[in-house]
Amino acid sequence: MRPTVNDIAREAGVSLATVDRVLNARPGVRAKTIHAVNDAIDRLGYVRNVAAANLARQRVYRFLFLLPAVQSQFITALSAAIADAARGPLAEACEVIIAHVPQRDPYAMISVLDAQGDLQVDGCAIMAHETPEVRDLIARLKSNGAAVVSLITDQPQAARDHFVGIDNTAAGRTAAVLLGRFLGPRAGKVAVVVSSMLARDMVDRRLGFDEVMAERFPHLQILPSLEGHDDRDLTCQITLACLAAQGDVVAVYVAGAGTRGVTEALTQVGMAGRVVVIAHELTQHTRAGLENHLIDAVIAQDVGHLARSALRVLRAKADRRPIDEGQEQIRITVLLPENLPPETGDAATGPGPIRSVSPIKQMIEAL
Amino acid sequence: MRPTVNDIAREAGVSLATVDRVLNARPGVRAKTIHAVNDAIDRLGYVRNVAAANLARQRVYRFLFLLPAVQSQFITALSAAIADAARGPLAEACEVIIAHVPQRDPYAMISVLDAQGDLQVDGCAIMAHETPEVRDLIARLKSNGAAVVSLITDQPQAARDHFVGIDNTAAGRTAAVLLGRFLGPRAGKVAVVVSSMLARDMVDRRLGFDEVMAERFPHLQILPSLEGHDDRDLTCQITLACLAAQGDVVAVYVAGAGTRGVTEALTQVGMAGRVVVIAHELTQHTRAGLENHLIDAVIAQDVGHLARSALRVLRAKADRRPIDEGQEQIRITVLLPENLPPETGDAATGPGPIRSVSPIKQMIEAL
DNA sequence: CGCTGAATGAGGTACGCACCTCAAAAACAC
DNA sequence: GTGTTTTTGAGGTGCGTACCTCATTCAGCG
Repeated sequence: MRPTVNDIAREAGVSLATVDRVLNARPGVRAKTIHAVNDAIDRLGYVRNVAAANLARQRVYRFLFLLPAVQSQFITALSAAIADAARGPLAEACEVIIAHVPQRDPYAMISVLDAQGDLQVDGCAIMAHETPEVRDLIARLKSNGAAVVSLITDQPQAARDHFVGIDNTAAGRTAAVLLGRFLGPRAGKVAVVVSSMLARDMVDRRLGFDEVMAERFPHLQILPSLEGHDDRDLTCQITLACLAAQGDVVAVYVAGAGTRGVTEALTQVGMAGRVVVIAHELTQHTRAGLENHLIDAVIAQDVGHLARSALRVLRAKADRRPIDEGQEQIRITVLLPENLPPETGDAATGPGPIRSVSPIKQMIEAL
Repeated sequence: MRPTVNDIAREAGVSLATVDRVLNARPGVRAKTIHAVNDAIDRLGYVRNVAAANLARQRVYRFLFLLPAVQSQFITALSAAIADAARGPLAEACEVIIAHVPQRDPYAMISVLDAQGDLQVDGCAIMAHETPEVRDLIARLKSNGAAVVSLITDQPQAARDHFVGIDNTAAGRTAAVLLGRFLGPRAGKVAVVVSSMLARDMVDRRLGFDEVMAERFPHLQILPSLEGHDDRDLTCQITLACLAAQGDVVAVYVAGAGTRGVTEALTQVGMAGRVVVIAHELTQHTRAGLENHLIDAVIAQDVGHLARSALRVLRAKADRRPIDEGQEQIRITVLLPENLPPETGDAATGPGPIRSVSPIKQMIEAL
């Protein structure tokens, strides 16, 4: 049987109240006594029964998810995955709020937080560009005692507690190998399309991509990044412009959203299927692209994993518990036409209209 | 706030004791009353607080993991991952027993189960070849009320509740695409090395592999499977024999354990690095193989995910709760020299000596 | 030495549920 | 109707922890 607080009290020769004070870091205990209690804890190998603790504590954690208000199947799927996870056992005693905030407006995010009033949040997951405003926001959250994780795209300069997302450098490297090896001996130019170079994940993917291309495929010339800003039409236009300006594009790496814009452009100039295309994220569109051989490979991250990981990490940080690094390592999946999982129907279906005006809040009651 | 048993009692117009009888399927309640209580449950959307229930019940789940007693880094890593998960929060109130049983001895497994005496297990995860003995064992476990999941390699003919593992057909297909595309236009023969065709995962991988090879790479001739039986020397020998007999082997797909035997054979005949090699599972050896470019790609499954998934599923089945299909979908990772994760040091290190004599039992006390 | 504030002990209540007992009520059989 | 069985109610206890109050003890101080 696992030792209980009572065992600790007996072992340490103190009362239950003192053990409780030590365990919950309450004041009014001499350093010497704290030490004695901790010794007893170590000796008996006591671990707090989290279930009983939460039962007694009746605590509800308030977690806020800040996502960009972007018209994208991926964000829609992510949003759904978070809502899903918020209904699962991981969100026991958690209230999860999902807010979509406009990307360009640096103050939208702040107003969302203000709208939460003094109902402090216990944790916040932020997916946003790396800007000074976001950095300040994170600092403010931290100083209010909230746990903060960056989601999908990191905020390495900010004081976030953790990054929930894939290793984007590795993803870029993977894209490079696949692209290079799929091309074989064929030489030419490679276009790279990103969302925005303000996004850390884009920067990292590009870095990883360039590294491997330089090392292993020097016969390919990598063009400067095209920034599509998550806009389909804009992405299509700049891709067309690039294809027109550059003579000999043999491959495209779509590191960010806007795959539709790219395939549209390729189709328009009759190059679809004739150049190697590597894209990111499994959506209705990339799935179709793989099936029609417009896209050669997709590097995907599982939104379900991301959502659950964010929740687990926020929860652990809020409890000041360590996290299981192994479990929180989000893996990437290489999808090819030949290994596409069957369509599940629930995730990323529909064109993904975001039901938000400006900052809206969706309350998802934890069941 | 979530409704409690008291709310149900009030809503249904019965006493707490009656609600309790209904909830825990105790006898002595009229069908009509049961119906009334269930109605109230539905109306209020009551869900049992499992944590509180287990706390009150003082229940400990006994889960048994049956793994093959095979000298393999993968099995060692898997074993460690299970032990690890058994120490984590997922194994709250769980006692996990890991037993390594000899693969060829059909009765070893039964004797392990008998050794558990009448200390019934609540669930069992089995990794074993698909034999009549295993099928019978699963049936026996099921009839004793235990939840049963097949691990890594499925038992589709048996009455297992769930399969915890990757989609091996998709894995085989992925291997085929990578192998085919990495070879480019080069024609020749492709050797396939498996552990044993008694293992369902091997059969599935082979099927998926053959499908894609036939569809997309008809210029490559696929040789019959070589069965290495998880033995390094044997695998080396049969690979050498195959290379000698066949003139023009341009690639090898190592679908099962024994990658070391294969690379040894290739090195001996001076073909290492000159043929495309696709292998499975990230171990010390395959990692080195990737780094030295003896292996072109590794298709890996995360043992941590497998262990946690098995635990979650066993737990859910024991509680007769539904499982989150999305979460239990084990993904495969495509590893290339360029995207190898940094060595963690804890998993799959050392040559992996199994400390078991014949069926041994490792008790891992759930903390 | 006594005083004071800090440290500690004793004990209680609550969380949501399982499981128990005993008595009361209802349903049923004859 | 009586007797018998079945169903139900009321109430309690405990699981391991959090958090509260109030009394008591202790250490440090002048």
